[in-house]
Amino acid sequence: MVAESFRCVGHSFFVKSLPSAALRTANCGRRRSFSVSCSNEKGNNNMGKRSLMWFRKGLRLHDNPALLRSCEGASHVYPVFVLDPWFLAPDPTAPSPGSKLVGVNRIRFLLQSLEDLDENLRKHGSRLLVLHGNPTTVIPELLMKWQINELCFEFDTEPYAQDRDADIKKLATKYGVEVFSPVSHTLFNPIDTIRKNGGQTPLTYQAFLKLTGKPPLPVTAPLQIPSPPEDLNDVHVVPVPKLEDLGYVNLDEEFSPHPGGETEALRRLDKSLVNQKWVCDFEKPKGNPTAFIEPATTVLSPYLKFGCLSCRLFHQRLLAVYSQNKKHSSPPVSLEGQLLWREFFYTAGYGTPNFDRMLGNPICKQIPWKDDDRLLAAWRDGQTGYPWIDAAMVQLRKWGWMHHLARHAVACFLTRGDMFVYWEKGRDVFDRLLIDSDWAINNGNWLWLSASAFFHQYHRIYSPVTFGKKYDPDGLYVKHFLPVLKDMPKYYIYEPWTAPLAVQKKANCIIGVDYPRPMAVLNSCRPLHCQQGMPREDGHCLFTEPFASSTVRKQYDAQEKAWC
DNA sequence: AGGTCCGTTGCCAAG
DNA sequence: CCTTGGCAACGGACC
Repeated sequence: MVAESFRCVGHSFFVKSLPSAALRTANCGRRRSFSVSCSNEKGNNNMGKRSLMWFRKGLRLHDNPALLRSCEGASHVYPVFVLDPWFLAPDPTAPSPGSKLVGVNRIRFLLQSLEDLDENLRKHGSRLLVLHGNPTTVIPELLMKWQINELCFEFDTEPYAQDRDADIKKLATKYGVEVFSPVSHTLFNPIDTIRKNGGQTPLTYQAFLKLTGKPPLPVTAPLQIPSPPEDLNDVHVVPVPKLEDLGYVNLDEEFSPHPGGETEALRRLDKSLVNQKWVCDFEKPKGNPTAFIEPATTVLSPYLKFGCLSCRLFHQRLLAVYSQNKKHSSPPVSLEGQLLWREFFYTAGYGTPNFDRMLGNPICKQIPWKDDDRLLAAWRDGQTGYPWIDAAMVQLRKWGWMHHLARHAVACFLTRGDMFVYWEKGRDVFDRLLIDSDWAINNGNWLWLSASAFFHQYHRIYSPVTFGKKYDPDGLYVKHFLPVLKDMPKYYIYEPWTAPLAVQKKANCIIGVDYPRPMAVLNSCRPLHCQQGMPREDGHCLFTEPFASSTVRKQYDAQEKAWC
């Protein structure tokens, strides 16, 4: 029975993923003899268990209960990461470098994290075993090939992961492999939280807070990690690849300044917490979205996303800082509050059917959004003609990161604020480009910003002109990410179409030639004081010219005289 | 049950 | 420079 299933799965694995290995194995006839001797009975070699530690997220040694368990009483631990071409293969037709689903910045972040994980494993006498392929095929193959007794991986609540893991768990159980899959990506298990709430998914932050107690403490890192054996039984393992190895060549884009890895995550955590006053005063809504040399937040999100940093360690370290200070901010705005927002969206995402769609999503307002690829492309490519919006979108493409409030501004602009395009389209762009892209949090925030769920104050619109200006009146952020506007006087930087032609010429930036005119948009929900154009019968309002308030206009007129 | 409260992060103008 | 009030296509939780 075991031999049968091995043969069957083995065939597809070798033929589809590793043809050379398949040939080798077939030629020397080892597959047959191996399958006969294959057994998953413990003690088949008079030693401890053979554990496969499957890394997906949770790319760390600290606070990693799955890794810890795999090491307990093991003779060999096989630390594995499977690089799936579905996510990683270059897509030359994509609008920016990367695969169909993942931008090059996040791929790079992942590879750096794997490299760091490998280094940290090597410090413990082990190493990371990297394979290419579809994990649903590869992992069961490895279980058989290496006669694994125990499969350990971190519990993952995303729908894609739930399906994948259910399949693998089923096969593992069939093979007699014990599966250990602890919760360590989140502070709480969403299943427990929902059960605590009588089976109802909490849909407000406050309701969620009432359900949370003290999160579990981090577990210790393993003191020693039993190494995998030298002989990997013909399994083709590769070193952690570089971007070029995956087919990403001739990249001249500006790269994300945030490198991946557990080591960097812990360094950044220390750096973020060293200023206790900053930690205790932290209030997210007061942050400056245009600060980019020194961001206004911790930028720990990508490390949490990949699990380079444990949220439980972060939480514990935060509480330690709070306990040493009389006064500190509180949820929802505090740093602890940010971690709990993450938990909130994980819980809502787990408990809501079709959380990532409008249709079939019971908490999502059904809105007749526009399916306009021209608007979407202009937004995605930073070509809307609104410098604040475009600069943020360029930062997203180049760095894979932008401040939370910049995300709000551009998400509002694409959906209810200006373009009235499907939030799912914007979600896809974020999901591909953000280095901290996280299924539950990303979808939750797009539901929020499009006023589809959680939040419903339609008339609260971020102005594409004044919101950025409030934080950065000189336009340094805009000028950095949109160098075409670098010589535009600051008085026109947020509304360059209002600059007189003489000014545009002097700045080497003719609006409509060097930088686009602001897009005419269909708008259904801009507050009255911002509206221009003729309201239509369906309540939408067609914009042909952007708006500018009268006081802003007067200010420009005055500055224009002074400047020319 | 329907009224009231209130919700992580708006904008503008007036004082 | 603040803060404040008005705006009003909101809706879930709670009493």
